[in-house]
Amino acid sequence: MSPLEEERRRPPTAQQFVLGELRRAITTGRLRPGSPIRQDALAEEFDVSRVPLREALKTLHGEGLVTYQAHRGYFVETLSLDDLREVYRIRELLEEEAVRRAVPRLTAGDLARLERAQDEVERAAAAGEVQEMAAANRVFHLTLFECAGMPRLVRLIRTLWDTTDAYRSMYYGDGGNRERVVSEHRAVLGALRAADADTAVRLLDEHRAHAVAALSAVLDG
Amino acid sequence: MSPLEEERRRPPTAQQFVLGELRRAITTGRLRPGSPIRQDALAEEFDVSRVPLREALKTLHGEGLVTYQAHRGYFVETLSLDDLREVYRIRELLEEEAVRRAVPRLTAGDLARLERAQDEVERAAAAGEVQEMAAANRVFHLTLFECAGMPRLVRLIRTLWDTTDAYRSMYYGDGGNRERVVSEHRAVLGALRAADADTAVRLLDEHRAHAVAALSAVLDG
DNA sequence: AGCCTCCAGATTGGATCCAATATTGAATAT
DNA sequence: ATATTCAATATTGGATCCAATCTGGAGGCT
Repeated sequence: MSPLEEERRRPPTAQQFVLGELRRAITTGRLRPGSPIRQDALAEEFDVSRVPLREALKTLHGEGLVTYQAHRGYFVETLSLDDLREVYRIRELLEEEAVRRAVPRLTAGDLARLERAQDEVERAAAAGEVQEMAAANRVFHLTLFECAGMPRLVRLIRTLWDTTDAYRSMYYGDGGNRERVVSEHRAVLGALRAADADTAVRLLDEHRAHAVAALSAVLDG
Repeated sequence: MSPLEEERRRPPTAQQFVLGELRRAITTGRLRPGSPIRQDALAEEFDVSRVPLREALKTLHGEGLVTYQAHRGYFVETLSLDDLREVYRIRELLEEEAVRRAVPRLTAGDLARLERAQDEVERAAAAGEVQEMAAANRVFHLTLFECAGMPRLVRLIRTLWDTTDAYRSMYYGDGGNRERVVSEHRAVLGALRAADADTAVRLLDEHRAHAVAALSAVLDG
């Protein structure tokens, strides 16, 4: 990527830029779990001052990626296998609620948007574009959740997705997983068209369960 | 140091002081929904600089009490009656999970801690100490949730409690409500001692429903 | 040795100042 | 009159400096 493109893609504020960098550093394990976050060192590394760094850390604290103790600072929070399972269990609870509320409210326009999102998922899956597929998958699910008309619920779910973003990219790196996701989404769409909330919830539970199982296998090794 | 002791301690940083003030200002409606938050004016009013104010705003953004647009600033998010109901519905989902996981794991020590917390609730209720009762009530519930062994779930629940803190204080302002809370807590304790998760969940659902109903009546007027 | 006190260095918290961006309103052209 | 441009102002974003607090170790005491 050229420096010009890099420059264009850079977020409009330093804190948002640092936020993305920190997420990557934490989820890839470059910042080790439990270790303290030295603001001076990181600020210098990212070539910003400590002010935007601290605001980014405050956001990460809200997401649970770091812990905070007054006058002692921020510490990288472990995202262990147990944590991953816990996040998915919480998602199961919240997303079931969202889907059950959304299904009876789905309009033709909503379904059309979901199908467009699914088209993009399938295109990216076929092309093997991991990042694009992760983004399209996110659009698909969140589009559905938005239809529940519960903005705070959706906010929480979105935050939970954010905390496990890097793991999902790992999942999509495998071609078999990509195919599975495509077919699972198609089944979900069928249930949604039929306004069958029970089936949609069950399919989405299985959808998540597969992801957890696959990621568990990877993280164990 | 236990997290619950941390819960009661007043953190000695300006940002957390401002955080509490902002929460009150927003939930009491002094800062009107949708209106922009002028950092200079508020910082001067609270007698701090804009730095801790901005970090507090970042926390509130994570909780959904304010929205944020880069280079345009923060705006007060409405916490309407619908929002309040939504928060309580989400709490219902998450707290049921926490209780069901916690009940079979409760030790004699856990029950003793719950009883101590309840003693403090009753003392504060009898003395009419609203703030103290809100704090003790919080300790009671979070002590129970902590026993679930799901730290991320507890974090989410804690955040949901934070967003409606000011409303709970209103609730405890009424003597009848205080008495009701005391007796409801006693019933919950009985179910917990009997390791009866179904009953505990049902009682806590009713506990929340009463609070929502009472607050709805207040907020309508 | 074990424990406390206290000092120096390290680190975070906060205040002030400057830069970057958005908004407003007046002047201009159509 | 309406739309547009552009300068003036208001507001947010960020850098630097100073203050408050924590940490770790040297020294003294029982």
